[in-house]
Amino acid sequence: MATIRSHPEHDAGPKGAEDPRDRILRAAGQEFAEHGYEAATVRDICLAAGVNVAAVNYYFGDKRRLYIESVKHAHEARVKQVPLPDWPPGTPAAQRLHDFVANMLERMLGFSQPPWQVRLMMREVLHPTDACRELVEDYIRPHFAVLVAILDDLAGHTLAEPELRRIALSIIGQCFLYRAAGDVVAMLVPSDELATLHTPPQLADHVTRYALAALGLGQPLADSLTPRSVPGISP
Amino acid sequence: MATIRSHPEHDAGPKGAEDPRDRILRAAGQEFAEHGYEAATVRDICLAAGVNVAAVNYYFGDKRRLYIESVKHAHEARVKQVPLPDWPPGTPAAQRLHDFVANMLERMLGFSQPPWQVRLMMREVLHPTDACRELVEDYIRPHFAVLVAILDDLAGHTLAEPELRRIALSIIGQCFLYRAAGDVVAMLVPSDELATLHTPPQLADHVTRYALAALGLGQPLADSLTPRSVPGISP
DNA sequence: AGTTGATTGAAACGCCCGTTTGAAACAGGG
DNA sequence: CCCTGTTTCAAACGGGCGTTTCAATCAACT
Repeated sequence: MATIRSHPEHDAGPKGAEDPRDRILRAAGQEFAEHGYEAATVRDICLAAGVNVAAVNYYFGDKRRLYIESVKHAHEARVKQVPLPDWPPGTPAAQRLHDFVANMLERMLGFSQPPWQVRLMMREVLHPTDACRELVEDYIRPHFAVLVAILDDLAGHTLAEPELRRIALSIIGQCFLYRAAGDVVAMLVPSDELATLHTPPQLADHVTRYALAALGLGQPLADSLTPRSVPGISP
Repeated sequence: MATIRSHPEHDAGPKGAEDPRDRILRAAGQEFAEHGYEAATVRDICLAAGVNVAAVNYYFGDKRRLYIESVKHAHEARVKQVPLPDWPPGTPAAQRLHDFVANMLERMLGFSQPPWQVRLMMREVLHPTDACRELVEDYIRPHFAVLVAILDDLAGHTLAEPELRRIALSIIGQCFLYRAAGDVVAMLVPSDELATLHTPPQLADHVTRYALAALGLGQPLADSLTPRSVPGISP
């Protein structure tokens, strides 16, 4: 009773896509990403995967365990798809920052291949469940560390770690907004402007320039009337 | 049949809190905020409100309309609770920016009174439903316009509207991250650092300084070795 | 007191959910 | 060929959901 088949005997069959287990996993990921855990139904998942409803119980035990497995599955697939850039030694920190931001935006907004996997992971970030801690440790924290290191180089090692972390979060927040609240952003910005200025490459430029200017490197975004001093009332 | 009582005859009874309609509205807001639309149940809402299950149908028609009404209700209450600062004419733009950011963080992270209302509205932002457009037009867009105006003043009216909007979104994104992905932030940052540096006032300072520095006003965050030029490899 | 219309209450309806069942279909080795 | 263990299937189970019903209760006016 309740002996779940994790992988019968042949871990990687000759035609992996034919494995019912994988089909269920992929279908589940899409359904969970689209509707969330509660609203997604086992019946719809099995319909999409082309298997009987009993299959999810046979292979995974129950809905909850299927969910956790599908999150892990999506996470692993995503890491393989969009790896961090591998900079040759000596790459300027400013360029590494730009690459990092462009990479993060590409991964979040999925311009090249817009997959359900990111949406599924985003759900975990917004409303953490059991699968979240693993996600943070394996996936998010290493990326965060890379960004902090870049900023440390940029600042010439003059800033303390907490300050670096705050700046890193500021950068991540700017990208995160477009992913999580993209619909609202689209309502606030004229649609033509959205199509030209709020694309991943344009955003990468903007976020990078913003950060460099804030750090005192590169051009300030505005060469105002009273530079380098807090403006009072204009005379 | 199906004649919904919007407000029988006495719009504002002597003891408003006793009105079953208001009790349902408040209970529904909390349940929806906590569990989301799908997972929240009419039975639980009525239990919390101390009314019969039939009451929601009597007063609102069905669950969907109750949800929309509760979002509007929360939205209106929130606007009254935390209004935008009313600056006397001549207030420096830098201070207005700081006040605006502090106000937004206060409203989002709810340090003073942490209510369910923000969580409910946040759900709408992340996964828009029918109630979202109204929320944007009545609540978000005016705030956005104020921020853009402040930035316009700060930049000495040298920047175009699209650029101002991008900077505004950058500022909002930084605040938004802490609200929407606060759990993950808490995993990435040491807990003592979180308690001291990532509070609303501290964050307001940081975001404001970041923005001012980026605009070329105020001190850069880092006085690096090679200020005002893109750094290459450190010698 | 009697009548009327607005509210409340307990119970039920029909539906869809996750899960289980038990037998049929399949594969491979004797 | 039968036996054996794995995988699939249609059907059903129990439960919780949103919603409806209809009688009981209440408040106010005649």
